[in-house]
Amino acid sequence: MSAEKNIAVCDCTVIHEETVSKVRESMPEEGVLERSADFFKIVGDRTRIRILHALFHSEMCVCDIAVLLDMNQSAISHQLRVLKQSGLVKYRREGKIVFYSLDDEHVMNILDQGLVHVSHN
Amino acid sequence: MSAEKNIAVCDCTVIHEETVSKVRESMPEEGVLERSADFFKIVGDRTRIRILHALFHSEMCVCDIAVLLDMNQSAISHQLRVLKQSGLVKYRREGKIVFYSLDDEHVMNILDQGLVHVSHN
DNA sequence: TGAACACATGAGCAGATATTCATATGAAAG
DNA sequence: CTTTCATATGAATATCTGCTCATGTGTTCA
Repeated sequence: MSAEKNIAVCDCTVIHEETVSKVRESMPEEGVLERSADFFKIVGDRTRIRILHALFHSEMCVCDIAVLLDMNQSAISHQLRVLKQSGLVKYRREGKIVFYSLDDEHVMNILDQGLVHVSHN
Repeated sequence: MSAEKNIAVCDCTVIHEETVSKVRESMPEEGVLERSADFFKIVGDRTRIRILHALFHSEMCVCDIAVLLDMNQSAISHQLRVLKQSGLVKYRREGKIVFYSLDDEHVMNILDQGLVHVSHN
């Protein structure tokens, strides 16, 4: 019975089984939700969000970003790696210098909505 | 001099000082960026994003959410506390039962854009 | 070919965080 | 008043994560 299952999960009885099953059907796929959370997790870091906002205005080399954010080159490089693996930034090589730029313009819309959200309150 | 400062920050010379200063002026305020990152960090968790999507469809009590997400009551309660402190959910009491619901409809727009982002690749 | 420079990367560490367990709070019912 | 039930909360733990340090890679230039 579902009652047993509920007890196994939490100490209390389910009050609204209909609500639970209705909401369960309306929920997005688990895989999509997980990737969505992963995406927001990438953006939910002070260093990475600053890098993205910087690259929105101009492509930059690693050293430039390090100076801009007042952090050392290694830290920036590590975070650029994360952003690159998430498909948010790309790079082009020019001699010794590597220029990074945004790889997904749409992401800035989401970031902007984040700014709006924290601004009007 | 700025050259000294740059050496203190990273081992390399700044290649594009103009780019750096131009981007610096275009960057959003530090406080706003930090709160924005904090907001995305809240949303960037599998459990919390599932709770928010669930509450989008219906208000629910803690026990219902625990059953829906197959997690124990304590874990859900802890996360609801985080969401409440961030102003994303509110609650109303009805006897022993506490019903949680969304406190910021606009947030769902951002969450939906996250779903879109991870869906079309 | 070897020095210099921009960047990448692995290991290690310190701080943050999500969950669990045990227990407290607070309301309703008997 | 005591018990029961839904929820909250503190402590402890295990995992994750971002930074630093040292070093490796790849390119340019002398």
